[in-house]
Parts: sequence; C-alpha cells; structure tokens
Amino acid sequence: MKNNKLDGSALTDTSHNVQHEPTSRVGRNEAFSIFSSNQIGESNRRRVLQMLFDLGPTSRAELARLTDTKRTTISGIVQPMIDNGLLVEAPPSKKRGVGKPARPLWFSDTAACVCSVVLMPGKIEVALVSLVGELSRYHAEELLPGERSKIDYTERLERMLSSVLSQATTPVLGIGIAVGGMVDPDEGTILAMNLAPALAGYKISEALSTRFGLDVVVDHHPRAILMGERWFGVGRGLNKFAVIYAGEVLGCAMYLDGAPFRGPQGSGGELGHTIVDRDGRRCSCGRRGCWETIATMSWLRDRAKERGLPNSATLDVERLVSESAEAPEAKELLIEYAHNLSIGLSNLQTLMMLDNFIIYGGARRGRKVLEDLLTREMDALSGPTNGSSITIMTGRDEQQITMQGAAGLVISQQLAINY
Amino acid sequence: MKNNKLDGSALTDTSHNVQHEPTSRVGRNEAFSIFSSNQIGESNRRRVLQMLFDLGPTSRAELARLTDTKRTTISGIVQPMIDNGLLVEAPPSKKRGVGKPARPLWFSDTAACVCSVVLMPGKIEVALVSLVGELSRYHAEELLPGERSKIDYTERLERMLSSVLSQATTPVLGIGIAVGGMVDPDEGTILAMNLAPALAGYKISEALSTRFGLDVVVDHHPRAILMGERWFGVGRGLNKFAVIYAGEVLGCAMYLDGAPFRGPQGSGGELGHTIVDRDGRRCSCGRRGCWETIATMSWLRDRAKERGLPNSATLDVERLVSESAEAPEAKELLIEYAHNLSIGLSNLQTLMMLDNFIIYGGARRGRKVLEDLLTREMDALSGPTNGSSITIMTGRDEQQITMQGAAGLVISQQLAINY
DNA sequence: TTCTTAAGTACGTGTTACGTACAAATTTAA
DNA sequence: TTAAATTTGTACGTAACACGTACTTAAGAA
Repeated sequence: MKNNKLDGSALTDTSHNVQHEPTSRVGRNEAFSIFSSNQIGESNRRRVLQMLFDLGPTSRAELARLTDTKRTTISGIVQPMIDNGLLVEAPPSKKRGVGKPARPLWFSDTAACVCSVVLMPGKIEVALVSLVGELSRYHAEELLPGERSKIDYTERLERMLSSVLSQATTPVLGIGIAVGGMVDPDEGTILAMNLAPALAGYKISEALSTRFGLDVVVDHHPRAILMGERWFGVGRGLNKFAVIYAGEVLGCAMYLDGAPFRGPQGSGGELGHTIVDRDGRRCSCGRRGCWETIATMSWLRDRAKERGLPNSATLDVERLVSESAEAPEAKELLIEYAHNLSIGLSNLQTLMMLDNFIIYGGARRGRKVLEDLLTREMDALSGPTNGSSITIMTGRDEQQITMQGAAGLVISQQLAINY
Repeated sequence: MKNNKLDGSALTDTSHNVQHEPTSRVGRNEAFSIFSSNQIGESNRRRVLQMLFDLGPTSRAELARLTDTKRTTISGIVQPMIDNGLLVEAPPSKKRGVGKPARPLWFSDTAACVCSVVLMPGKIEVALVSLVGELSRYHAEELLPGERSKIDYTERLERMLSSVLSQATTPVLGIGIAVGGMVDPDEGTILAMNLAPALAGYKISEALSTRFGLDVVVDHHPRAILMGERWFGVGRGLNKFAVIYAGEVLGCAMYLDGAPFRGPQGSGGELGHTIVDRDGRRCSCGRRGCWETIATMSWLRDRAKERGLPNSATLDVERLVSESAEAPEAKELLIEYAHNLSIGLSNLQTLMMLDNFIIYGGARRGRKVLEDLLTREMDALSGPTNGSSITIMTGRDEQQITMQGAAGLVISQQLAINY
C-alpha cells in the first residue's frame, strides 16, 4: 500500500514508481459505516492537509485556533509529516507581533508530485505537477485521424507515462487523467470518446494502475478543470462554485458542499441539455430547446451568418467582442449570446444557489467584456429581489488548469474525507 | 442540555418539557474541524440510530455485519440506549435458521416523540409524532383573514403548543415546524408568508425554544414533505430523491447525497423559477418563461378556458383525468399538462441525476394516470440513450406527511452527522 | 534587565473501537 | 436423547487518539 497513512511516510519509500497495490477507492455514499479510533488519525491528517491546501502556509498555532483544538494536537498530526519530508517549516512570517514567531508549514518542494494526463481524441499530454501546482516534464503528442485505434492510444500513452515517470525526482502520488469524453470515474472506464470510438470501454484505471503500480483517477474534462480551479485556481478554499465550459458544446461541473458533484457513472451536471426553450430547435440529444441549441459557438456562427456579419464562418468570441466596439450588429449579437448563456447560468443559480461561475471554452475569449455582459444579464434575470452577488470569472490558461486539475483529482482522492 | 448524548439518557430525565438549553445547531459546512475520541461516540450513536430508522428493526449482529464492525462494538453503542429506554429488544423474528436467534432492536413506543407544527397562512396544526411516525393529540385551528396579526399567530400557536405538550406522555425531542412560506432554517426565522405579511421577520425558533425549552427546527413546506418521505414514507433509506409540489405554485425539495439540499437562508431548489421557455410569458418573479408559467393549476385552468372546456374555472387534475377518459379535448390538455410538468422534472434529472420523484400538490390528484403520463413524457425526453429508470410516485396524504416531515426535521437534526 | 505574550513540546488521562475468549440459545445429525 | 454445529450476545484487556496541564523557547515592551 502506498502512502496510506498520508503522513508522507511514502516519501521515504525508495521503491516508488514501481509495482504497488493501489489504495482502494472509497465512494462518498458507502454503505453504513462506523468510526474506529484508528480512522480518526487518518481522517484528521486529511483534514489538516486540506486546510493547508486551502489556506496556504499556516502555523501549527493558527491551525489549532481554526480547528478549535490544542496546539499539541496539531503538533502530533503534523510532526510525522515533517519528519517524512512532506511538510517543511517556512521561515517566520515578516509581520510579527509579540511572542514567539510562528513557523508556517507548507508542502516541501521535493515532497511529492502527481502525474497528470490529458487524453483528447487527437492529443495526449503528460506532465508532472508538484503539490504547489507547478508543471514539469511536460510532453505532448498528437494522434492523426488514421492512427486512433485502441492500441495506438494505449501504447503511446504507456510509453509517454514511462518516460515522464522515470524522470520524476520526487515520489509520485498517483496518475490523474482528464478525458475529453464520457468516463465512469468509479470504474475508471472510458465510456465514449468522440472521434475516437476505439477507446469506448477502455478500463484505463485498471490498465495503468496495474502497469505502473500507482493510484489512477479518471474524470472528464470539465470536472478536471473544476478540480484545477479548486486546488490551484480561484476556487481555492471555495465550497461552492461551478465551471462552465462554453464552446462548441456546453459543459458544466459543480462543486457543491465541499465536494465535486458526481452522479452515477460520472454523469450529472448536463446543464447543456436542460430545456430552456420549450418550443425551440431540435437538439442533437433528441430533446427540443436544450441550452446547447442557443448558446454554442456553432449557434453563434449560424446566427452571425443569418445577421449577415462578415466572415461569420470563422467567427469567435474574441473577434465578436472587438467588432462589437464598432459594429452595432456585432454588438447586438454579442448581447444575444450573453443573454442566452446567462439563461443557463441563471437556472443553475436559481436551482442550486450557485453564484460563482468560472467560464472556459471559446467564451473564455470574451474576457472582461463578456464577464460584464453576463453579470448584467444575470442581474436582470434574478431581479433586485435576489441580494446575492453573482460572480462571473474568466478562466485562465485552459491547458495548464486542465493538467493541474488532473493532478487535483488525485489529491482529492488522497484527501477525500470519507467518514 | 437535552439528550446531547443521543443514547436516550434524556428519556430518564423527568424534567422534560420544561426550560432547557437547546442544543446548538451545527451546519454541514462548518469551518475546519478535527475529530476527538469523544466525538466518535456521538457520531457512531447517530449512525446506528440512522441505520435503524432506515432499515427497521435490526439485530446487533446484523448491524455489526452491515457496518463491518464487531458485535461487541455495536453492543457497546446500543446498550446504553436500551438501558435508557430509547430502544427495546423485539421478540426474535419468526423465520429462524441455525444458531441463537437474533433479537431485533427497535424504538420503544414510549421512548420519545416530536412535537410537529404546520403553520399556514390561515391554519395552524399541532400534533405529537412518535419515533415510528404515529400521530397523536392532533389539533388544528383556522385563522380568519381578519385575525392574522402577528400576535394572533403567536398567542394561538403558543397556547396550542402548551396544550399539546402538556398531554405528552413521553419526552419530547423537539419542535419541528413546517411553514407555508419562506423561512431561514439556519436562523429559525420566517422571512415571508403570503397572506400573512405580519409574520415576516418572526424569529419563531428563538421565541419557541425560549418559551418551551426545546430544540426548535423550522423549514418550508416542500422540504418538510421531503423529510416526511425520507423518515416515514417511500423515501425511507433513499439517498437521492426529490419532492415536487405541483399546485398553484411549483415547489421542489431535493435529497442529495444523503442530505436535504439547502442553500443559504434556506433558499435553493427553486425549480419553479428556472427558465424553460426562453420567449415565454412573463412570470410573477420578473423573469420570462419560468416553469411556473406553464405548469401550475392556474395555467391549467386558463388553458382549459382557452380550449373551451366546460367549468374550466373550477377544473382540477382529478376531474381532468376523469373527463379525459371520454373527451379528447380534455385528454389533449392532460397530455400537455403532463408534458409541461415533465420538462421541469427532466431538467432536474438531466442536471442532478435525480430519478425518484414524489408528486404533491394538486397534481397529486392525477394519481396513476398522471404518473404514467409523466413517466412516458420523461422517457420521451430522455430518450433511449439514458438507461436509468425514472420513478414517478404520487404522494400519500399530504396533511399527514407534512406533520411527519416536521417531526423528521427534528429527527434529522438530532441524527445529523456533522463530522 | 525583567516582564509579557505567544509558539511549540512532554507526558499522563479519558474515551473509544478492536480482538480474543466465553456463555447462551437454537438447529441438525448421530 | 444427546452431542456437535452455528449463531448471538458479553467480558475484559489493548491500542489509538485527542485532551489538558505544565513546561521550554523566542520574540517584543517597559
């Protein structure tokens, strides 16, 4: 078993990156359970690590205050982690008051890392991500349409992983995989992948965990972005926010009550296929008037063409924004796009009381202008009755956050508080 | 402190129903927390009680198997509860195999009860509900439109409570209140109540817990029904289901991941005001095309009038169903109603992967016929791709389930697993 | 220099579930 | 009728853990 005490003891295990028995996945809705005294320690270790992630470098005394426990309790929890090299004592903070200066604790640079994979129909990316979110050993390969058999993917993926893992200078906590398709995170299986049908049914977790002896966690692309924001982005410390992927399709992932929302077989959060236009156009899913029928990039281009905008076939949100400064027709279309996007966001807000949204996908290129428009449209929809302030944020570098998110999947599993 | 050990020790407290310090409400998303050994016991006691609620009478050995613990552990947890009279050993079950016969444990009839209140604009209901869901000492009073000042409500409520509480023959665990209006369950405050504006801002929890020395839990009507179904109805043991109140308004309450969904200030689940008809009619909330604009009773009557159905002004779903057997126009309207209802349900299913729905409100009177129509419409919307089977159930006696649900609010709070 | 304040540590205590061994109650088979 | 098998429930010592008190260390303030 690797690192199953979460005190960093695995860090002194020199046999890392070779055959191990991966820790078992424990879901949130296990059958009935009873705590044992042994589990207390495990649970509390996880809680402390989660706090550190959420808060940044924090002293023992501060942790004790926040948890309403004694300093001695925190010391007892973190000391083995320090001894094992997972945590280090940072130098005392500059602004000091009276009394002995606190020594903030933080993750050691050399403590551990996660191996991240982004698996897309035409591209495989692999890298190492440190516990502070830094990428290294990044490597990417493209797969041409002619070379997308199952064996093409698996051989290449395993070769890339071997290469990157062998370059790791710190222990690897696990392999996190973001997939551009449908996956079952519980089973670790790829269910379907557009443009790469050969991968349907691929038991990627089992295959790679057997091959490399590491925990393997899989999830789909929007949820990986969600975890990236949660661990290393603006979602750090937030217990409730959503990532909206607004591009050629409309994806959504939600962080609710301190945990990512996952339905059975990783489903759920299909905001793009909720009905917002009862008598609207037929959607690819068979329903009528799904959100996807009125707020995707292809809708935008179609609409631009209808309205006679120039170069509508290659229109993207960035260009639409810049053109909207001059051309009233472009501005009208931009507003309509924002309005249609805001309908989905508003429904999510009305139903789940989510009020922090991070925008990815093609809409991300609308940046501040689209943010402001969306905020205005949302306020108009919610009305003044709803006092809660809605925050719309534009995502950062999508490639980086996805890699970090794949790492976040592993971190989340390791820190998951199951009992 | 009353019953804060949850082992039934309060049951031997002869001073029940008088001044006590109510236990503090602990939310789910507390700040960071650390377990102590003492809290383990509390947590495990709650888990065992929750199991018993969910499973019905169950022996120690069975509980031990289900929790993957030793029988001795379960014995240690339940013995004080038996000693204190909360639980009793039922006679051995009839169907026996080899070995010593098991003694199922179950709640004692005389163990405890909850005082339930249903507070509606024109009506106050009070009763006692036993831990097995039986109502007693039911008492209701109506308030005429002329007598709805705040003092009218509070005096009458306190008098009714005094009367019913004094008739309790078993200790009262707390007072659960279902309110036909907007409430803030965290603060225990009534935010707004249609037709009874005087009650806005009434700190009902504080007032009653001071007056009667009992824990007071408040929530709104749909969530009370949700809890009624969870503890005493078809939702027993379910971790994921929704209650839909489809009447003059459209309400919704969700049980997700083993807990009722509550947004800040008790908000959330406002499915009725999600947009399903982008260019539809203006809703009372200011938005356009909310679900409420196409699936309420008043929509049904308006539509019946438009279609020239007889006695449309007094139409209800029961009559529509019976008329639809003969009159094609009635049948068409019924189908349209079912379709419009199913849009909201379908969106909930698509987004949150909910697939168990319990229908209350006027739509409840459609019973089997409407259930079947809704199931068919939902299947049509989801398409054959979605293999998950959706279950639509018609609620039972709304008055009874609401009282039981108000009791369930208290039970949930007492059993809440916060750590 | 001395006092005050705060951070971190050493060690004994109480709560808890666990493990082993045992008593009790019933069915099955000789 | 009797003995073995099987299952339920209990007694008691063990180990893990957070807690509480008292202590040491390191800084600023008087």
